[in-house]
Amino acid sequence: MSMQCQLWMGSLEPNMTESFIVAAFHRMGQRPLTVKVMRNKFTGEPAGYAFVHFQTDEEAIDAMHKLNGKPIPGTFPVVRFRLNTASREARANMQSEREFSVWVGDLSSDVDDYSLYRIFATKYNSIKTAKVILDSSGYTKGYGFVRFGNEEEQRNALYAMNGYTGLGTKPLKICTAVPKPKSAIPTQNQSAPNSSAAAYNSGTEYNQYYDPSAYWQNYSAWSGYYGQGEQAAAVVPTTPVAEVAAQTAAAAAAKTQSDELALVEHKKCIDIDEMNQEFLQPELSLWDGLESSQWFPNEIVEIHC
DNA sequence: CGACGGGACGC
DNA sequence: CGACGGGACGC
Repeated sequence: MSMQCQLWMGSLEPNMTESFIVAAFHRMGQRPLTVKVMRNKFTGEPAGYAFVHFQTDEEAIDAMHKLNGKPIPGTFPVVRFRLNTASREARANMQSEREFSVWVGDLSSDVDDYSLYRIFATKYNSIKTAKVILDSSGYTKGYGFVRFGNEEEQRNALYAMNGYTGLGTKPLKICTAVPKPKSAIPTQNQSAPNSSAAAYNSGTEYNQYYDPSAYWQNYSAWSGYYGQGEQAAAVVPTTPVAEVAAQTAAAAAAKTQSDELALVEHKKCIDIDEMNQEFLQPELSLWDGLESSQWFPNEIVEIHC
């Protein structure tokens, strides 16, 4: 994923200057090179987002996973880092680059983007990003998405990481994920940006804060991640998976039909236990079996156009 | 005709 | 259980 060493940063308030944002990253232990706050082309008003440049893609990705969802230092009421990969090229290539992602459920409240990322990164080197979905108050919704660079790792993670223990307090639940459409339907209830922006003009400038602290250095202390996560990652539960040997040509036909109908059903997970009761056979890879038999359960067939 | 792949500044 | 707030490229 080439992303030109930069992140997109949203949820900016009009009084957040470039120097304030740089300082906020510094206080969180990150070293962005530059920040460019984008402005409305015509009015010159801050557009509410910025591009944050780093020396390398790795630094940018690292900062994204470590800071996304965390409070921005110096904001009150709290505003949280809202970070994403960004680049002209990435946007241009979005359509051509297929994305292979899994939905991860049963995340306990202590799981953040970074710990989720690290757990998967120990096993899957094509991993691109990991994201825990938070509500408006910054609390986890208990699920997230992990994106891979190739289908093999995505499929492998579907069963290898299902039921995984060692991240948070609950066994992970893994399902196929349908990538969110890049350009969603434009919201029709777009309120006038000026009115909301004016409400923030309270005279408070977020620009005088610069207090490099050991925030990130303490991450391991408060996250309880280091050590425990790495150790657990090495112990991959050998969940028995179903052998799928006796599938029919009719099922393969059903897959093709589903493709053509472009049905998308992303709310169902593979139920390994149920499958195991049907096909009792440990040791064999579910997906290898599925692939060789050309059979796919309808629930997990999805289409990428 | 027919939908790829080239191209990439530096603040 | 659950499916990514929305906002995305200036000069």
